[in-house]
Amino acid sequence: MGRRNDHTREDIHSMALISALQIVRDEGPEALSARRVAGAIGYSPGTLYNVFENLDDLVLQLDGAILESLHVYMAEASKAKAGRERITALGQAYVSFTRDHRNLWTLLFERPMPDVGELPEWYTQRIEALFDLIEAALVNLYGGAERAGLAQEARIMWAGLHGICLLSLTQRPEVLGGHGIDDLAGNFIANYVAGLDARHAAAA
Amino acid sequence: MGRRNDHTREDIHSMALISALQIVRDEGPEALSARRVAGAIGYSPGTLYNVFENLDDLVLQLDGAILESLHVYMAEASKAKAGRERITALGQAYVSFTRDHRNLWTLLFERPMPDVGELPEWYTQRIEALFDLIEAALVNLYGGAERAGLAQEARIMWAGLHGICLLSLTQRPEVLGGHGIDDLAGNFIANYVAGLDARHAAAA
DNA sequence: ACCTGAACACCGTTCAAGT
DNA sequence: ACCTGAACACCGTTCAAGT
Repeated sequence: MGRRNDHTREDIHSMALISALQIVRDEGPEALSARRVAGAIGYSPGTLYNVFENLDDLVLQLDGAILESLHVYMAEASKAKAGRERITALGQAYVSFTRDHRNLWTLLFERPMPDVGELPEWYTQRIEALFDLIEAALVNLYGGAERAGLAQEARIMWAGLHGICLLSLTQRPEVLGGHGIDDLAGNFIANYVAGLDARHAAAA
Repeated sequence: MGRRNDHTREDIHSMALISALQIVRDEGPEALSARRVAGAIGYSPGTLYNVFENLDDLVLQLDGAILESLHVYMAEASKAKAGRERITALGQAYVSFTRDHRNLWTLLFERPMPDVGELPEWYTQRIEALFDLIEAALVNLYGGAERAGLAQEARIMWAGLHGICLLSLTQRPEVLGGHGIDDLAGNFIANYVAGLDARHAAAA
């Protein structure tokens, strides 16, 4: 056997990511395997290791693409709004994304992170871009004077939303008091923002 | 080959759980396998399937035990306190648990939930027992008049704490604005409670 | 230089065969 | 009745061999 050379490295790279995305979307993260992806693009398993360091690397690239979709989705849903409406819209958009793309979102957070070394910077930046959407909405609401504090609070809001979505994914509805995920997320945002208001008023 | 009968079913059941707990604690969730556990207790893999439905079942039992430890830990840390202090103590206890028993906590939430069927009721009840700790603290703070609302808010607080711990586990510190997990959790609880205060004052 | 496919060291799970 | 261990159908990953 040997070289075929009918696809470039870049071709194989993107074909693999596209096939992997389809597999995860249609069958869930547990259906993803190096052998499946290789088969789907018509190459042997070994070829994948020519283009990716290993399966974790492939998943990381895939996660990066999903994070970008999420960013586009959230930015789109909130761009025409301001103040409280903007923050609420961001929260709703995140919740919608987790509902409409459950398998992709699950891949993003269910899979154990590669333990060797830290996440690459390009990846970390995509996470930060999501935080920045919320941070910008908080700055829009409260002004930029205390930006440092708002950066931390944006991360807390993101984490809170994330926790709520996770809980809704894994628990039966009764456990959540019979309320839907939208209620929980809406209540969280309203209450947390009310807390910020109170502190803001006290500081002024 | 054949029967040895030197341990009862119950013996094997608990020996397996104890060995599994040690493996996870010392080497992390990814080191757990049916073959490892079987070997550690001196039985063949097949024997495990005599006592557990499958590996997911074993993990579920283990998760149940970990949830119970967490409950004891949180209840202990908060029992002598009241009002705001109680809630803050609960949050700190959760954060401490995730830090001191990282591998156990990771097993609890990183592992994909068994997709076939829902979680058994005894398991769901242990989750609810954790929520109840926070709910009781909120009732202690605001009184029982609007208990229904507080039930929902207890779940939101739990989810928020959980999201913050998850984020701190997977992200490098700079991404979190350089603040430690304790800061984030403390800020979250303070702000969320401030929001509850504001709404409470408005309703009164 | 690129690609294959067999090989290695693992999995979870089942089940005929043994005591 | 209980337990074994081989077997089945999978994994991720490596690498000598082929073009």
